[in-house]
Amino acid sequence: MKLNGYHKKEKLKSRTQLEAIFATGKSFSVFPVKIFFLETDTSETAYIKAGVGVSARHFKKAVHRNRIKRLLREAYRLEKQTLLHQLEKHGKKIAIFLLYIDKEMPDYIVLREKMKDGFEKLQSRLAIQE
RNA sequence: CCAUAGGUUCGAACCAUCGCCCCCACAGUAUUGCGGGGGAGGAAAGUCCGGACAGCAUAGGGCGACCCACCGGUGAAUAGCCGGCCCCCCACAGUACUGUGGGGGCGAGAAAGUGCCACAGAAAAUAACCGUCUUGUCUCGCUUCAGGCGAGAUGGGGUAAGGGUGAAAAUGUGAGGUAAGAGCUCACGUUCCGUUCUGGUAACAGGACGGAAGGGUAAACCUUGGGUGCUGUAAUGCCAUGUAUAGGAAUCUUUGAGAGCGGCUCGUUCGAUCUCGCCUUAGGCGAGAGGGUUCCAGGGUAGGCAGCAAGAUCACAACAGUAAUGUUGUGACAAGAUAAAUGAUGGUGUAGGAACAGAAUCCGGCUUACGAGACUUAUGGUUUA
RNA sequence: GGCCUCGUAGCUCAACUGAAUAGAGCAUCUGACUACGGAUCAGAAGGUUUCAGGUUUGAAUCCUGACGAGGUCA
Repeated sequence: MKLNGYHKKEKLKSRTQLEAIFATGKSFSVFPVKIFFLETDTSETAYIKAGVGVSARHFKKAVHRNRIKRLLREAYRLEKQTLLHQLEKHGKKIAIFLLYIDKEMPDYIVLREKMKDGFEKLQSRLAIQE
């Protein structure tokens, strides 16, 4: 599998899993982004299953929502390496959902730094639960 | 040359790195690797119209509801498009009123009927009221032989000239006519209806003859003519998963209900055997309960495939047509996702970091949003000849 | 993806169908009452009726098109 890819199998697609992550999963926010996460079965195909989302209430134009989701995916794709290694080392599998909560269009560089911070925080949260 | 408004056209390109979706081939073999190819719009938007396609419904006819409305053409079809007619507005020339250019028009019927027309005004559609003319009676005044004249009140008749308003007042101006008046008559006009002639496929335009003068409003009800089954690709079809029970109906069964396991419409192992009535030696017959199957009702599951990308398709050329458009020929195949694919970074570069904006069954229109350049039309300004 | 409803004063609503003065309550301001404030009383201000065009003598109302807000089905 490609190192920095974001393939179809890595996407969070199932409707039941999405409902589960919002109902029973935990969350924290790194300001423009709120991260939902949940440990999943070890029978899953990928170590991380990830999804992205934007509120249609804050961004009425589909072009702006697409732009934000693309930037979120790009930042996730390029910053997920250390998180993935830690998960492989501990044999855990998770599902995460990245929700954009700001009302203004994001800047890519800031978003990527925030994503890095967010994943470090996520590693510490998961390490506490061990 | 500049500015504004409308229309047509286009909706930047290239390189490197990291990535996404689909298809094809090979290896491999059920998931990846490598290679090749393709990957948002003129509006994909609004959902305002029209269709294709699918399911359901459907003897025939009528009523109702909704929609459309100058004429001809075009097209699968429309409320679209093209051309023409008529009306309105603006500008210019010219100033009786015509011509040219541009823009707009939900543009059938108001002499089928009903309703409405505030305020003002006599009156908003019956022509009533004031007025005016004429005449009868009564009263008063003047004059006087009977009588006459004038004023007022009231009754009958004629008339619709005039009546400050208003968006709109019963055909405009002039003449005749009359007791007073009036299209009552005449001349020049206006509008409409009928017949007819000419031009035009037609709407319509022009002329002749005869008649009429009926205010507006149908984006008020309505009338006339024409049209319309309903629901929508999350439609619909197939596969997989899974049918508990507490229901209803039909039918079958009572040597096999039920339970466990597995590869779960099946196989295998274990294995219970109800109640009542009649006949009666064992036992048999009938009914009920229970159980099975099918259908209805109802609950659950949220996965896959088809629909789903070759079509009223697109590009170019020729021909027909004023044009919309059509015909023929040649060439092309041009996104197909399903938490939903086109991105990020750097550089060259430009209009100086490009506006409006992201396919979701597919087409044809309409409307709205928007960037720069080019072309073109109209108006205004400046300069030169 | 389809369908429906609604935009009126700072806020909540009338007046729309059936056309001619845009009105009510709360809030705001001024005055009175009170030692002061509240309550109460009197008065005032506040509207391009979301926008544009059309029909009409006349449009919040009727027609058309935009813009915005909300709801609903699966």
